[in-house]
Amino acid sequence: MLRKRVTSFDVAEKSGVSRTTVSLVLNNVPGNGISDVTRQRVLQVAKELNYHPDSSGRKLASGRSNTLGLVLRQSHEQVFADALLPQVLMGIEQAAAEQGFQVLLKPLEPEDGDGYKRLVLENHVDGIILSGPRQAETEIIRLHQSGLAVMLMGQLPGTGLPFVDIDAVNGSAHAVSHLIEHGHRRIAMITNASLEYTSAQQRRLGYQQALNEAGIELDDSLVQEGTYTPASGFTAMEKLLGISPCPSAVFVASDVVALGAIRAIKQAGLNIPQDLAVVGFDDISLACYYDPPLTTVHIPAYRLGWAAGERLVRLVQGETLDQEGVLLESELVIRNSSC
Amino acid sequence: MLRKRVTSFDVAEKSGVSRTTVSLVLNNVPGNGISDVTRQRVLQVAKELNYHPDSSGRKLASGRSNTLGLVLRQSHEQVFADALLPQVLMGIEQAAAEQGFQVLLKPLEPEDGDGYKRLVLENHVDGIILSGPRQAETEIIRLHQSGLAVMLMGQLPGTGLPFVDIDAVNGSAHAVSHLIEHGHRRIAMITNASLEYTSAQQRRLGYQQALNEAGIELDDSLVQEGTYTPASGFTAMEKLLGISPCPSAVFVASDVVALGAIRAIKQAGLNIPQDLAVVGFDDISLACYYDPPLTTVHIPAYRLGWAAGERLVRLVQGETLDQEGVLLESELVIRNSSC
DNA sequence: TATGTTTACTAACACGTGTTAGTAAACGAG
DNA sequence: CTCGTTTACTAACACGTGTTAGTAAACATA
Repeated sequence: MLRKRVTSFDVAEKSGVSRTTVSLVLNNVPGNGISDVTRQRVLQVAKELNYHPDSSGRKLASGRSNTLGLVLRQSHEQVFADALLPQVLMGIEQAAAEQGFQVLLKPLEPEDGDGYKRLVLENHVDGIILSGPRQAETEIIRLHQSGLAVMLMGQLPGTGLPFVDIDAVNGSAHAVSHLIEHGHRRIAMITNASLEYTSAQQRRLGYQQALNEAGIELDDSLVQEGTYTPASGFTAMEKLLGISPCPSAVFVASDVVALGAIRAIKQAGLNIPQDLAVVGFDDISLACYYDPPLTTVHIPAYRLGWAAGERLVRLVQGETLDQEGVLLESELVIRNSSC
Repeated sequence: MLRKRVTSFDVAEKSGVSRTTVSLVLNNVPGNGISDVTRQRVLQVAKELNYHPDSSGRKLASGRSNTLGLVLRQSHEQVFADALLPQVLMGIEQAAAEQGFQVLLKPLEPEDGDGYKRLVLENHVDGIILSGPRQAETEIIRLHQSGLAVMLMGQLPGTGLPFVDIDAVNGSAHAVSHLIEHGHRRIAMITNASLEYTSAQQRRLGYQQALNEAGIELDDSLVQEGTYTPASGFTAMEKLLGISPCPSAVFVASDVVALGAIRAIKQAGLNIPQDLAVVGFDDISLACYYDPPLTTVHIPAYRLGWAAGERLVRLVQGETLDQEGVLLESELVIRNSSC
């Protein structure tokens, strides 16, 4: 049997003060003149009794749950394939924990439109991190407008929602520029996901920008859609290899997808990077152990999660953020697959 | 501004009944004779007002938070490298959600001994899933004895704690037997983690059993310790390659670690599997895209998480489980790296 | 000494729910 | 008509906290 709960009343009684005083002391409320003697006594007794305030009582009284909801908007398939999710998770949790916040996990199938409304309506969380927003995310906008603290991981341009993201446009542009610098002109691309996801759009946009800048015309047939998985990379690459003239390089907007593409390239009897250069995106921890080691765009996944958590906590605490969104820089890591 | 909360009082007023009745109707409490007319009216009004009971009020009154705590006991490094974590997470969450439970995430650095006590003391969770228990896990035993619902992912033999795990011993044994069947006698092993973790011990035990069964003497110098990362697999394999006579096969108890080992083997100019056969463990989604595709032991990560969640929920609800623990079967997937 | 002011507290309410014990009305049996 | 029983509800308490308004004593000021 669990021992009876120790309440603030117990602490008050044993300290010989009122429950109010106990609350004031333990929450360090300034302005109320509590004498040092009493303060120390209360703290002492609280420690002795191993008192821990009950979260529900606290939440009920204060209206704050000190909990963030992490809503994963990606399909389950995509979550399974997300090699960086652990880093992101840890980042969020650490940032939250630093301010005494908990993290509640809520994965949602895409079709489950407003499945996270319950989190808010039943008051489980003070704020929501929405990871992987898609184009038509109307509910979150409404929640934001009605005053809920919201933080996007990813972007929803034009909505004015606070966000944290990586600078995927520039990251992709660098990757493609790198290929151009090495003499490639016919550069294919495989997306990381359906273009319904903003992250896929951005990476494509960077690809386009780099080509533009170099005066290379965009050839739509060279852009194939991947869907998170190596398998999708494999089939996408097969299609690209069927095109003639064959591209001399391919930018795959996801390392995981790239692994499938590499398989297809090898299977066609081509050498990387001599016959076909490959650049990935994400820099998952396995990327430098690929064969050949993969040139890719490193993204600071832990810091991304951390920033999302930290900024959301500040919103919940009533601060206003200096800037609407934060873009973390990505960095091209050159290994052997591209030169 | 957020609209004022809709409370059960509002529903009661508008329905022309008492708050008690509202509660009885919405919670489907049997035995209290609520007329069908009233029942329908209350349900109707509740829907109209978009009433959602406040979780803290509910928790305070009922003593139940309907929340499970997921405590990750692994080091952050290890979590980062855990390619199956997403599957496990999703499994837990789905099982929990089916019974209306939430999942709270709590990663802990190993040195942070009782960091999860707060979850319990402050009553955030009704039960705890402890992932990656290590040998000296005294606090969780005390919590279990004091009546808290606890579920291990992994095992702590001899403690009597409920658990869910994969049958790693048999899985490893199969993997090694497979190598023996293909004529290998000198088989090395690289562990997935420090032997402080029970999961590492089990995999090693399976290796040992398979050798025993085949009458092959265990050579301790052929067992090297890996630590979750490809890098550790690389150095471990380098050591093994320095031994003469060189082993003809290696069982790496983690696919991620195996990727590093493969790198070392290739770098030494050896061919897989002709010169050296490799079998991994985990069957991460990338394994079949390794070069060569990796023979490995598949573990049902999603189902593992699901089982943990489902069984813990049942414990929380006061059921007693038919068996202390559940071992999910793993399955050898034969690809090209071993034959 | 009368009058503010500061110090050190506390009584009482509010938060939103679940649940036990009890009641008034309707009903049926004798 | 009286008495027990069922029906359909409700009043009131409990859960554990944060916080506002208020008080009594000590102290300083004129």
